[in-house]
Amino acid sequence: MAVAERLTDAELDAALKALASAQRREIVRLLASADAEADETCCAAGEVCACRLSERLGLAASTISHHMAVLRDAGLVHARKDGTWVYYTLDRRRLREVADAIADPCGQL
Amino acid sequence: MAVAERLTDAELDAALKALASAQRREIVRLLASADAEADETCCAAGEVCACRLSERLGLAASTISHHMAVLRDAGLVHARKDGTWVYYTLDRRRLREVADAIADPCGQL
DNA sequence: CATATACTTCGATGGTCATCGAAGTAAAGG
DNA sequence: CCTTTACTTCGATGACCATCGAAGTATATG
Repeated sequence: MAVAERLTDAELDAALKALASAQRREIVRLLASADAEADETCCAAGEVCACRLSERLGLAASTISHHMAVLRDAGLVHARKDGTWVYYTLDRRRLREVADAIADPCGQL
Repeated sequence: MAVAERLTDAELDAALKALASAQRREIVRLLASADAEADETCCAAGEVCACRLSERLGLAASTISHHMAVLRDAGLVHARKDGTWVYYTLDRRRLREVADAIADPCGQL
């Protein structure tokens, strides 16, 4: 395994707080499954637009916007703006760094 | 890698909520480092008693008791009672299952 | 320009959480 | 038995969080 980046304690804290929510984990799951195939209607492979997340989770657009800001601030997702749309992608490397920190608490957790 | 146990969504939720706290992560870290060597004063290898945690974190005994209940309910630690003392140990397997769930969001997260 | 769409920011509300001290339980020892 | 020690449970308090609708911003388009 390659040498992984070490997360700071603040980064780890933000990531775990972000993932400690069923709604945000559902968002991460949607982004992860979008990774495999392009969305037939609007998105490139690995990308999901905010309106689709809103529709899938049954939450108000403003609520989704809040959740995406939390995930973005935690470095777990990245946003790309194109016109009026915003497309989100999962940062799998960051996700793995968080997993590594949990599996090896002495080193990092 | 051996086939890991799959966590239920509720188990994962409890574990991530438990780890989304700097105080509880500090507790996990202390348990993990106790794993290596026996505590010179009172504890067997891998075990830490509640009073020591209280002292290390500077929190009231009742607060530690609360945090340990959260970690125990999440399956991340186990308690062994001996007389008036309670000794805690880390469940590294559960910790790894949580890490695996994060690293592979499609499968589990 | 006027309007529509996609998203963000703001303010309010209700819910959950961390913490404490006080009171309760339980085990060990004089 | 009474006391001490270690821990848990309870009730209160203040802090933070999720959610909404309303208002704001920005971009595309008639």
